[in-house]
Amino acid sequence: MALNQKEKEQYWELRDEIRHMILSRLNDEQIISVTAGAGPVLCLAGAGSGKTTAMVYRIFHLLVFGPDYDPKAQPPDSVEAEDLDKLAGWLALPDQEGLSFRDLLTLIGQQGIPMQQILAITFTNKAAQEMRDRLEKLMGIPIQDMWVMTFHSACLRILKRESSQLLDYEKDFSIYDAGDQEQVVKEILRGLKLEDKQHSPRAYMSWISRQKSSLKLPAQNYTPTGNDFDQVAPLIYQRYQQALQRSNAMDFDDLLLQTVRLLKARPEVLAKYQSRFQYIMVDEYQDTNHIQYVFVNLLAQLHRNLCVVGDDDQSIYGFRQADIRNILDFERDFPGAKVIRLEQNYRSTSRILEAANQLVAHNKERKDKTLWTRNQEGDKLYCYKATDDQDEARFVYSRIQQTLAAGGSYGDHAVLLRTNAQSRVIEECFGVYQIPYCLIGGLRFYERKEIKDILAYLKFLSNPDDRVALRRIINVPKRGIGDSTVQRILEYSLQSGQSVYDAMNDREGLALSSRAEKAVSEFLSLIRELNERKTTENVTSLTDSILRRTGYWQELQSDESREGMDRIENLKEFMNKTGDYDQSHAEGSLAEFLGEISLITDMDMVGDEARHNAVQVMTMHMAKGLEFPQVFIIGLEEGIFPHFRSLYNETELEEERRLCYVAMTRAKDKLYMSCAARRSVHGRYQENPPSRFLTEIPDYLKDNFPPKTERSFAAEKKTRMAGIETSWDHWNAAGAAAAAGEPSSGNQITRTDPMGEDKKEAGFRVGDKVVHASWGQGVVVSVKQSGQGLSYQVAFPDKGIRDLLAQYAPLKKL
DNA sequence: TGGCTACCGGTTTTT
DNA sequence: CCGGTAGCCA
Repeated sequence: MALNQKEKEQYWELRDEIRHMILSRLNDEQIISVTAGAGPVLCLAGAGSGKTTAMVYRIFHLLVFGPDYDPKAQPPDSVEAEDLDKLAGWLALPDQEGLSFRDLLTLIGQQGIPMQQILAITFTNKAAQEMRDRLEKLMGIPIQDMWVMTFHSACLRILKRESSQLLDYEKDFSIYDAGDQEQVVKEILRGLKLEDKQHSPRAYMSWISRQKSSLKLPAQNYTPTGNDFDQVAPLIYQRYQQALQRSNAMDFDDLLLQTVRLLKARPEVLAKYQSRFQYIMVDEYQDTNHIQYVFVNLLAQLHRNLCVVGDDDQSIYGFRQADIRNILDFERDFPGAKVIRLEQNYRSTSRILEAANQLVAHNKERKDKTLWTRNQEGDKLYCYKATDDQDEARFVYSRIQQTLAAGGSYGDHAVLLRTNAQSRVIEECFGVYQIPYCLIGGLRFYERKEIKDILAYLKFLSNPDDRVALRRIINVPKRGIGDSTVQRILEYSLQSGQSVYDAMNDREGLALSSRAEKAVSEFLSLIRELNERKTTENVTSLTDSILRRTGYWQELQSDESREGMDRIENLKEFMNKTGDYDQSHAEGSLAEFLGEISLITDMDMVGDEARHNAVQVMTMHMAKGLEFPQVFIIGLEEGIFPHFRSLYNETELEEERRLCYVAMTRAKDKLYMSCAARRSVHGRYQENPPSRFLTEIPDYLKDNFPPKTERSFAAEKKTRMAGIETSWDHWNAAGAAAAAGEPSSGNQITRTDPMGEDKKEAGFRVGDKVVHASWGQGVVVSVKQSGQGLSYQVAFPDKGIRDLLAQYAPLKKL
């Protein structure tokens, strides 16, 4: 029954009120960007100005009300009189109590943009995840149909969907990470007899990366005239790209480069994505490099509904060829763009904000901008000058303990580092004191040896051209195929133009010694068997077959060392992941699984809950876009931060300063900044003066940390020591009290952890201290139901958070 | 071919 | 401090 006129008017009023109520959560500038509708939009958003909020609401508004809200638009036909009560109910209780987003969509969403026509791009997986979380929370429904992802994931998805049309590549291509790339470059250097200090593989890798990110393809038939880096580099690039193509492999830069090439070469493919993505949003636009710029511009050309968000003060990826002109020239590239400035900061206390503003004002290359806040003044910055890096770590620990005692939770804290290597001391310290922490970034999940091994098997089964994978597995576990034999196979495959797999099959051509030939043919029959299994088995059982049939499993099981046990655990963890994959992808394929996993880091797999129950440790680069009540920035010393590579280069120094600005503006309530007089770097002690960034912040905004803390810390430490079995001898030297002290006051983690109260799943609960057969003591930080049954996320000293399955994991309560 | 020792050198930041 | 590897011997 359609609505009568009176009901219609009621409906219009209700709809308008709902929209109004949603928008009332935003400030005027945010509302302008949220409702800007069609056409190009440039949003210059300062730190903490609610730009993610603006983007999330912009998407939400597009989905529900469409780009061009018409208060008198006809209600959808399906709306009936009693639905008016539902809408009124939603107004009274907007937090999805009475009405889901889906209901809202059917009731008023007729003019909305369909989810699949939206593309939102971020820089890191973490930022993409954050945006997804917020969208899902706001809407109350999963958003699988929307592309919210990094540049690299978006490109990978396009390449996989268009795999029949690729230029220079076949469909099941591999993805090479930095390690794989290095292998390739090394092999090329070996071939050119250029293996010495003058020619570091990494330097060539970054040169090649620079070429690719400015869309430059390798020269054909290039001949160097000398041995200088500049002369050789183009040749290396040419051979490198050939090698990758022969292996049917792409590196990370290729994901973008090959996508752009594809879009340019195949107008019908470009047209498809151009028309699909009606609305495109790009976060952190100041950090796009040339090729990312081209990618976005290609896609946005048709509808021109491109909304970019960024802040020139937060440009920190210059080293990756981020080009700040992309954002500065946006208005030129998209004439008629609406320009919106978000300058009110909602995140930080006014002192934190002022300190950050004062710091970044030392940069010359910037647009002047006035970021302001109505937030409270808050505390001054806590500055601590530690005697050494361990003392600095203990400072962090003792401050965390203090907030915990005051009712805070671990997840409120973030420790921000300049380099990943700085995490070691923090991890050791947190391990000793049983602080659950979450190391974000660091190793990519599959960078552990045993994971790389099993992945290399999978890659080779998926892509018989993959030379790097073959090299890795051909003699692992040992099966008597030595280096010279491997060399022969690789060379012969080049000579004869066959895939490495076919080359191995070509006995006559290879002409190996009889012993080597026997070993190779045994390996081949193994591969053949696994290849057959590939067609019938899912990823998990294929992985299991590989581990059993190669003897890898057996070899590890006979290894009694701690390392061996770790590896077994890691492999089990890996099989959890494959299990999850198999369960959620009924039609999944090995190649798809490999693609998915290669862009994922460790932390993308840790549950939300786990993250919130642990101190977050990460580099400042990873922290961009995130916020925390309490932030520690450590290592503020000349040579560490600013990093020594940038000390004598004004441009790079300014980038370091922006990085510091980014780090400081992550803090909501409290900001701690510390330096150490002495720090161990590569096993040697280094003494660096405090960072200029500390002195650039005026004194009236800083408090030097009271020296009495050291003493109170000693007392505190005394009460905590007992009951902790982890080795902490090396901490003792610098520390105060001896181990003899009364037992710690019970289970302080359960006591202070608010989550511990209501989590009562079978076995363990959040906050329980547990012992793992091979990893020792840890703390349960979350419990969840996974594809494989109940699983625990447990924080271990030195290991960070691991996913463990309740039914298999050798866990005991402490 | 494989295992061992003794050196050397590297060391930003991300996908 | 760590990992990679050159060089040696079984």
